Amino acid sequence: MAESKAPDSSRRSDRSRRAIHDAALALVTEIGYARTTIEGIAARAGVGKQTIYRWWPSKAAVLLEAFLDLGERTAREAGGDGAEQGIPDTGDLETDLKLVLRATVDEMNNPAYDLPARALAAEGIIDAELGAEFARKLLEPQLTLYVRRLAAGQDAGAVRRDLDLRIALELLVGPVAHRWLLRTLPLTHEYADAIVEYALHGLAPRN
Amino acid sequence: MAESKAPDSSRRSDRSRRAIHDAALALVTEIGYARTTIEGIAARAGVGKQTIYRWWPSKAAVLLEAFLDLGERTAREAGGDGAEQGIPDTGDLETDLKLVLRATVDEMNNPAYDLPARALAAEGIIDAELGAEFARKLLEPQLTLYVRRLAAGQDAGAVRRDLDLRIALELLVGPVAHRWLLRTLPLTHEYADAIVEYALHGLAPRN
Amino acid sequence: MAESKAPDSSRRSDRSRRAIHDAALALVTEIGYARTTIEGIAARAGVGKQTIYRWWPSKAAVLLEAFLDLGERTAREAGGDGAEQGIPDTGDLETDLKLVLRATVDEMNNPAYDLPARALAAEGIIDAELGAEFARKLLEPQLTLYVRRLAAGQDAGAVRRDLDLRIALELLVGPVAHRWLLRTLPLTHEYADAIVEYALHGLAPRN
Amino acid sequence: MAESKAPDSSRRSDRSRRAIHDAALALVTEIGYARTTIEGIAARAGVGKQTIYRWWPSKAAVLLEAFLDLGERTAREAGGDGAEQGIPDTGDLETDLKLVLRATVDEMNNPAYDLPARALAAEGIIDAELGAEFARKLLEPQLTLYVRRLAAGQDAGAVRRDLDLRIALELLVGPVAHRWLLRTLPLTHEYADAIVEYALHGLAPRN
DNA sequence: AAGTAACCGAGACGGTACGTCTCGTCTTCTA
DNA sequence: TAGAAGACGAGACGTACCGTCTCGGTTACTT
Repeated sequence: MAESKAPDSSRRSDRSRRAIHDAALALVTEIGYARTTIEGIAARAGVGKQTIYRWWPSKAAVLLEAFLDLGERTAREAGGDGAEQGIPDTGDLETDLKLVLRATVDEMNNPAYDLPARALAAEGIIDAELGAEFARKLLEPQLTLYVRRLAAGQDAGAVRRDLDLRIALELLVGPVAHRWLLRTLPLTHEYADAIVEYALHGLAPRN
Repeated sequence: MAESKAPDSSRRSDRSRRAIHDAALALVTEIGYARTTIEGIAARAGVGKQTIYRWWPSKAAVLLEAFLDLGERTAREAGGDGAEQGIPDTGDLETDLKLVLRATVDEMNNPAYDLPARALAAEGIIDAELGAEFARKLLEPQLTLYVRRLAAGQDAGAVRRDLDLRIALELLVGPVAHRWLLRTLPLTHEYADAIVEYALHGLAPRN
Repeated sequence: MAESKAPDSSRRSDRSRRAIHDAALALVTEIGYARTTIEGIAARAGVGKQTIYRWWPSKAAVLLEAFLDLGERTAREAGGDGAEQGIPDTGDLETDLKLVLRATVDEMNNPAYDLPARALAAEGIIDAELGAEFARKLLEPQLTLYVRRLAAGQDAGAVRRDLDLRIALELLVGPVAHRWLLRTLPLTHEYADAIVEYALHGLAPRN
Repeated sequence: MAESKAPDSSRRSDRSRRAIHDAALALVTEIGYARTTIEGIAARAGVGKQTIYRWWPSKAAVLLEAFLDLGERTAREAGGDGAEQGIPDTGDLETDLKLVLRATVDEMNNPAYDLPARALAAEGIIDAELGAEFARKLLEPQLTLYVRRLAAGQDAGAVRRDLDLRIALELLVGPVAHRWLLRTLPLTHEYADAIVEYALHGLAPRN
């Protein structure tokens, strides 16, 4: 078996963990992911390199955790009382979807979110293992919210009953991700609106 | 002024260029993009490092060219007589789109295509400059074919006239790219078919 | 004034001290002084690192103490009744000196003595402070015995009266140490004998 | 066999080699051998670390070469016309030996010589391989000069014919090395003189 | 046919960062 | 409160590549 010994996480320094998170995010936004090094993170955080290597397997893993932590902190501040974070249900599916897709577009246009997210997406595209973790921890929770809202739409008669909602949601999210990641054309609110309309009503004319 | 001198491309060795292409593709598929180094490519190609640095600005640029070259070679073999490569037009838009999307899915499931393409996509996601080149040389030519076929669809009455076809196409391509890059669920022919159907007819019921 | 606190030596664990001695000597003979680390000694002794840092200032200091302790234990076993350890005086100076020099040669050829002693000598050569301690605790007691025996030789008419005995003894000990430390040629009984003879009677012919 | 490939010494940079020599000697005299690191030498010499690791197996090897080079340069300056460097032969053995031993004492009291020499001696005492190299390149050439001068002394009737000169020389050199390395008492010209006198005429009275 | 330019394979160079190891300090828990 | 355990900030280790450079050797154009 020869486990090369696991560190005792109960003795872990919270101070260091947070400093490492902050340093990682700051460096990625300031100088970019490629030029961000583990040595640089350690130096910026005022921490020994070994403290990073002890708790994380890679630069990407550090950034992923830091990014998740940032997301939680942001959500806590926004949600205020810790309210349930989800897609609103006003009864009007089209409006609700446009709202969340516009919010997503705004996030993608905010460097503090965009840069780390791109870096993680890119790394996950190459490294299947990290990709799986990225999907599990970041993507799936988001996508589940879409499934839930679309299911409510089915109950309200706004969505066809014979649809696979896991596929349906990708009609909304896929195009936005495509423009975000591949930068073919600008990501705007108008684009978000168009995607919702096209997806809901289809490309073929209604006979 | 100090132009740092441009090499004379008329005296360039084709033999070396090809060997570098082959080495780059082979290494990326064998050991992955991250562990592929310029030194490694040079060694594998039996070439001096300077020969790579003379003609390409980066590892990614080498791979991009190698990948484009591979695509051309493959197309030439497939196309046989050098026929125009595009989306077929049998008059049935749904069938034609399913055909090409299934073909795309097959490519994504072929490691010889998947691995270099992922690497280039990932690099382009982080590096905007390379991303632009990637989009221009690889993506746009493909997407233009979709626009063309959809326009024909409009003429045939199979596609609504009020659509922005640049956006419409992303309803088809975006979801497939999403599954490919983020590996949320498997990319299958059934999935390709479903995307075409959902996109053409929309998620909302036809009352 | 802030003495950085002295540990209370009355509460010191004898068990740990001895375990540390043993571990230090064992590691030095097994893997060599350079690759012996304080962490390694602590682990081998089943002791916390701080227990070493609390009581000793350096790796060399640990080894010096361990080595002195070893010497005492060995002497106690050899001497049996705790008799005075010194150079014998049979009346025949040459024979007596050959005896002790041969014994010294034997020690130098015994790895359990040679390896730690070399390490300490080497460290003392570079670090003057440790060198002084090494000389005071290990060397001087030995050299004093020579002075005493040579003085007896003077009384017996076997040694010139006008000699500085501190220098005289170095004629005997210096060459042996030279061969031991610098490994120019093998250290043998014959060599020890020759040194005694040459030193006593000189290199120049007796006219 | 799998030699892991030897670098091409014909392409070696003399500039770097010299800069490394100088940096090594400077650091050893300024901050001591123990605190001199390969990284420090590289930085001081304005050289990449790999350039050191490419050509030398260890810190000690760098210093040994630097020290030998220093010796040659010094000798070339002193010798002027590149004359044979050796022990003078005025016909008076005692005077000649005192002269060279005094010169040796002077060297040992000169930090620029003393510090690197101590470091090399110490390292060689622990590491047999380096010790052998140290002896071969530095010690033996010196000792050979003594053998030669003593042999001339035999011819002149100043040295007994039945002596092993390799042993005889150690009666002169051993005591000086002893005081130098172990720092028991100060190394002075008077001491050098005494050693020559005692060694030549012996400790026992001439009856 | 000789001269000359520049590309080529090769690899040494000054560097940066890697991931590991050990240092000496500090903190926590146990006896 | 000494001691076992081990996390911590620090920094050197030896390795791997980076991108630049210099070195013959070999083409392929001049003259």
